[in-house]
Amino acid sequence: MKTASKLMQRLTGIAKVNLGLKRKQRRLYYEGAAINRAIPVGTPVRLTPGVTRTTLVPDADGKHSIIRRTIAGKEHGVIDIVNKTIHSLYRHTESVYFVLREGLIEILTSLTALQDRQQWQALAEKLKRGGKLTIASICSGGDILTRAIIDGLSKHVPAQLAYSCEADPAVGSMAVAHSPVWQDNPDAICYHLPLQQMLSQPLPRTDGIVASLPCTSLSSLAEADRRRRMSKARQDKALDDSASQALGEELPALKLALARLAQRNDTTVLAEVTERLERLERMATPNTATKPMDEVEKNSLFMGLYALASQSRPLFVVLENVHAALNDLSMKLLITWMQGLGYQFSYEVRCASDHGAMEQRPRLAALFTLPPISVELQVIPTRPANQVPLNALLQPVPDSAWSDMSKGIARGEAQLAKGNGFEVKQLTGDETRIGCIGAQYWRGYKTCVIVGEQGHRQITPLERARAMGWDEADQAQVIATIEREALGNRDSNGKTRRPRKHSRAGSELVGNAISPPMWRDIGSAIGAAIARTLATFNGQPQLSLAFDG
DNA sequence: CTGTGTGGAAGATCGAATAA
DNA sequence: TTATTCGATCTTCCACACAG
Repeated sequence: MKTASKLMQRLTGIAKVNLGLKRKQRRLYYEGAAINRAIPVGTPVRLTPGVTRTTLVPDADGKHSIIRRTIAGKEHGVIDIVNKTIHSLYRHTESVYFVLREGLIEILTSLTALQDRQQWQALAEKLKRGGKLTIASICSGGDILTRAIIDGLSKHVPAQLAYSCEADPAVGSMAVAHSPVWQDNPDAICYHLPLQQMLSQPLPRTDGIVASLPCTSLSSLAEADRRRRMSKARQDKALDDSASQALGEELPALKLALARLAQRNDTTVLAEVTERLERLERMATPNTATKPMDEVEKNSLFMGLYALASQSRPLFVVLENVHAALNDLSMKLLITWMQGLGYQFSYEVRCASDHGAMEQRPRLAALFTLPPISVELQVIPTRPANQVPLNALLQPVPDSAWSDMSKGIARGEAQLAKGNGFEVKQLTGDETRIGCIGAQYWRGYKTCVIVGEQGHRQITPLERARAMGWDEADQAQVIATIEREALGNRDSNGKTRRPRKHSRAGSELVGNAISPPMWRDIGSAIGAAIARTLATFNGQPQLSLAFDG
């Protein structure tokens, strides 16, 4: 009967209202003439609170009333409620809907907000039962990054790896064999599949995603940009602009397609949208022929990550990349779409040397978090500069490792003078900061070498790893790689690769990897933010709240 | 047991900023 | 110009302690 009478109450208005703070508590505030049409000004009302539905109905004994307010001779109603009950119900809710009916005002929470709240409660209960925060690792290669993040998180909230997606079986199985994140958690799954294919599988929901999308294409984008600037090729820029404009016009359509994708989990839509995006990207980047990585593949990864995030709705997504990624169209779109899902975006470009390591190559840390977690990467404190010189990290090498590289160095310097190359870093061993550039960049014009009495030699993979701040367990992966490479192996197509010089193989692994100290600090900041929010839920788990310094 | 003072919580009010 | 939102302050209510 009650339902029937409620249906009879004519709808007079709906308003989405953001919930602010007052006296450090959630404020349920709404004001306007629309209230008069539902319940007349001055009427005493009864408040019935509820997570999903709070109601206000006229009641002579009600504790509240529709507050009278007159502005410019016009009178309208005000609802302003701030108390403990409202705070505990809505502390994690960003906004509510005021549904105004004749004789009844309903305050409803959005479905997404309810789902988020449910997710937090489930997490709080899981941790209370001894469970851990689950993390998915996407394209993280040797899982050095994942391990660093999980270690950082674990300072505040216990965390573990749930699954990893690494398309290259050789890299993936090496991580499984040697990375402690796998030893700590033997139940984790390693998918040797491209991200797009993996999405068609039933995937476990995770609380966080750590992704290190391949940066080769983005690096070359930055390099191409630099060359264009130097050669003053204005045509390219004009093309860029027209493509950006075209992209802007297509954006709504692409968004719609993605919304459909999220609803139906439809892989054909993904393909369709990806194809479209890829075409636009081609227009924006005139010299695609020089790019080592297929644009379709790269875009699919960004789209795939978005699709994964919209399905799984993790509390956070951490992205590691080169700083040029911020200028990449796929990245810009990803940021827009993630914000559309309700994520907050924060980024910071830092060197590991800001966190006590020797490595000083700048890296981009991009972070998406779901409110109420908020992490500003900029405010993560730095650590004192590294004082240990390179000499202290060097390992004994056979005499054969030394050679005369002066020719290559001269060629490099000539290239640099022309504005084409990179600086050849000649190290003495006294340096406390170096940039560990990967060996594959060695084309006679960019790398770093040690200059000694016996001539020159490249930094060994193990030395690079130490300079990066890898610990013993991480270093074991380098050794394993060297052994694997020295024996020869099969690539992802099953073709046998020729054994490579061991310095090359390991240097590739380390030079392109990350420096753990910086990412541990980032993980720790995220963990602290999660712990703070968890502590506000019922059952108050015993978690550390202090920021790790 | 009752009256009274008191501090904190929370409701009511209002000016001003902001967005449309 | 007008409606809406935000921040601050004023006012009221209530639980509690304590004296008579």
